[in-house]
Amino acid sequence: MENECNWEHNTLINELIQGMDVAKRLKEELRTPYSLDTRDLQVQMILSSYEKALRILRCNESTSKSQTITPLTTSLPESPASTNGSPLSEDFDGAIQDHREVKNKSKKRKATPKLMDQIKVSCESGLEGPHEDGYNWRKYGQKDILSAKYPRSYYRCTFRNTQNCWATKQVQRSDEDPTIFDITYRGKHTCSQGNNAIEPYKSQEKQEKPQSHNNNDIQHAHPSQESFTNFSNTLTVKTDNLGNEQTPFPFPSTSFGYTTQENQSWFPSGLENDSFLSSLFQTHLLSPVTPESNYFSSPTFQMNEFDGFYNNPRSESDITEIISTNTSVTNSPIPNFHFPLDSADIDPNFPFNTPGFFS
DNA sequence: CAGATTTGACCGTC
DNA sequence: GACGGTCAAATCTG
Repeated sequence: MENECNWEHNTLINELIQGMDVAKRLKEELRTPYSLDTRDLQVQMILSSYEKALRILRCNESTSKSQTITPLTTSLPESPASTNGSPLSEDFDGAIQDHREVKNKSKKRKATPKLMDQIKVSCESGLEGPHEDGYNWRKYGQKDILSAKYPRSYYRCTFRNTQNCWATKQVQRSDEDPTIFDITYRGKHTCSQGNNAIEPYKSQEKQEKPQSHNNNDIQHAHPSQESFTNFSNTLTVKTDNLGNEQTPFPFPSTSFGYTTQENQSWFPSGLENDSFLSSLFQTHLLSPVTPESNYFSSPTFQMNEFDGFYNNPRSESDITEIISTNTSVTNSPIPNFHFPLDSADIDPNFPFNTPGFFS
């Protein structure tokens, strides 16, 4: 433990020193007609160093936090299902049953849903709708909620009928901050998307208010690598007090490069300490800016404090995920380095610094 | 024309 | 009876 702290301390210092060194070099080179690529590379190295340093600090911070904050889930009794390793599947079966009853018995309201994930998605512009989450959703209702200023929208999986997928979500614009959308996910995807099947990317733009022709869009897409990239380029995810490797959390795990295995944070170990590679790979190799990625054109995926997200057992009705999507950084030239890429995709020895690699 | 969205009505829960 | 979730006909969109 102590060695670990020392290692982190040294790494922190090294990163700061490295960042400063590169900044100095860049300063010198700004006087010479260096190529823009070289300068970009150096800028990214600087940012990478600071990013690593900050991550270390954040890691320490979250570690201390986790010792003082009681996860919400611990306050609720743990259901027997949650102890057998598949709490959601069982609940979801119940949800399916409910829905099937609805199908047979018209408009019968299902029982209080058990499978829930709640996230917050913010769009700073205030015009853009909730973010692409990798699944195809079809809106089936909208309701004015008494206690809310804005109506709540109801979505269900597009493949509900074709693949018997009963995942649903509710989107509620926050009263306090209209740029924030509270999204509640219910049920687990049993469609091919939920099984992480890679399908040809097919962009579908849907609008909450189709007539408005503004950016109040909700984008839905198959969780392909491309959509993952676009999505990953824009999200800032902040999550506290979350756990359990089984979750209806909507992002298709494999295509996002993180897994929901136990004791695994958002940062795969392979790249945990090599955000620079991640950022470079993301920025230079994985940036197929597609037409539908207008909102997603910036390599700025950031996930903070996700440690423990999947590590704490959750009760079915007490899952709170806080995700903030900051679209204001769409044009930011500064890539964030948090986003994990599957370490298996990148050879650590890959010669990124090969002259002309980025040209 | 197929599929998605809108919206009023229906229904269960509290 | 109020509220919220869902249905389904009408409408819209590509």
